[in-house]
Amino acid sequence: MASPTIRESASRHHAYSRKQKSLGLLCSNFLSLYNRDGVESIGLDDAASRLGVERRRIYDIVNVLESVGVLARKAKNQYSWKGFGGIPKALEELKDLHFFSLVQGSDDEDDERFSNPNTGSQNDKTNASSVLKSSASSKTENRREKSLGLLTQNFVKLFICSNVDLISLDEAARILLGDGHNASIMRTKVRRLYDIANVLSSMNLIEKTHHTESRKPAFRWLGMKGKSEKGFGALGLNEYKKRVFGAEITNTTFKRNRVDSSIDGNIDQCMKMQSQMKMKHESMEYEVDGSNLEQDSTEIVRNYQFGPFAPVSVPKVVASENNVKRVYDWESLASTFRPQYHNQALRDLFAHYMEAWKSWYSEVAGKPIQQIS
DNA sequence: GCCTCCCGCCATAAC
DNA sequence: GTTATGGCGGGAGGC
Repeated sequence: MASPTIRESASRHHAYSRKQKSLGLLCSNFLSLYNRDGVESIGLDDAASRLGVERRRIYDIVNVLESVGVLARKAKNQYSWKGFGGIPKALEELKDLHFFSLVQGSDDEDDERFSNPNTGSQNDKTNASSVLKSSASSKTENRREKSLGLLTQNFVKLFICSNVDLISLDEAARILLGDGHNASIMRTKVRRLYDIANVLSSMNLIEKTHHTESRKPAFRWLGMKGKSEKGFGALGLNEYKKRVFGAEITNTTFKRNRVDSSIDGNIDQCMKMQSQMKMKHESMEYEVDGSNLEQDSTEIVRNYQFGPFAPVSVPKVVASENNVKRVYDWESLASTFRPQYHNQALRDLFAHYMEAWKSWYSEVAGKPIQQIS
């Protein structure tokens, strides 16, 4: 498919440097160009010509940036610049919408809304209202479900909605796709994750590292740690050298014919469990100490921190010695909400969830779960 | 030899 | 019809 002629000729005549053409570097340059005061609108043609690349590459970058709230699509060819300050809101909305959808109802609609948080909408063609009309064709749906933006959001959710510290791209692909996909599908998904990881790395939202034991390449979520609104991204070459690319990958898709709806399904299952546990938790609090309810989930969401598995939706209730009736039956809670995962990756993720919940709750309660119960 | 990921074809959506 | 968008996977750079 790729035209060997161009590449061959380039490498034959001059030093063709792959690194100089990388998506991550391009993203850094893009951010250097636009991450400054006074920038409000970005034209794709303008960006492409100023960066000296074809439009196709700009689409890759803006799709990722849009999905994390840095850009918002205004019109054909036009994006508005939100900046890094848009990221927290975008991530909050990811979680917020998910919680909303859990309360409101149908999974299918949930996923639609969830897939299109108001981060500027994936595209005008797939904004929330149009999606909710459920009039989109299955082809449109199919295409959207495979979009780079949606995949970016799901990849980010792996970090912010669980306590996984490191994840390799093949692990991510496996979780997002579920088991039972052939090597080709996995490979394609991994390719896309490489693209996404490169962009997110150049923004310093994630960093490449290695699993301590296996030494396999993996990514760690950095989020907003120590970053000011303009304090990251546009890293420059030195910093850029440190960027990392993902680990193994194994993900692919059938050729334009299959709906891999399992992506959202798997992640959402985890998130729903979190939300359900939150509600269960709240109801327990209600039973015991109604005063704690003053802190509603909206406020909690506002207090969101970008660390792994920050239980954003859970009231910051500190255990009181007087709350003797409080039930800390985590095992039964877990069994109540334990999803029926069919692959090991999801089971592992679930286990991570449970441990993180226990650990977090012990922390706020001031004593280990075992002692409390 | 395998991991990484650039590149551009071409299907689809938007106009 | 034309143009904009972006999924996709071949295959080459890089280690």
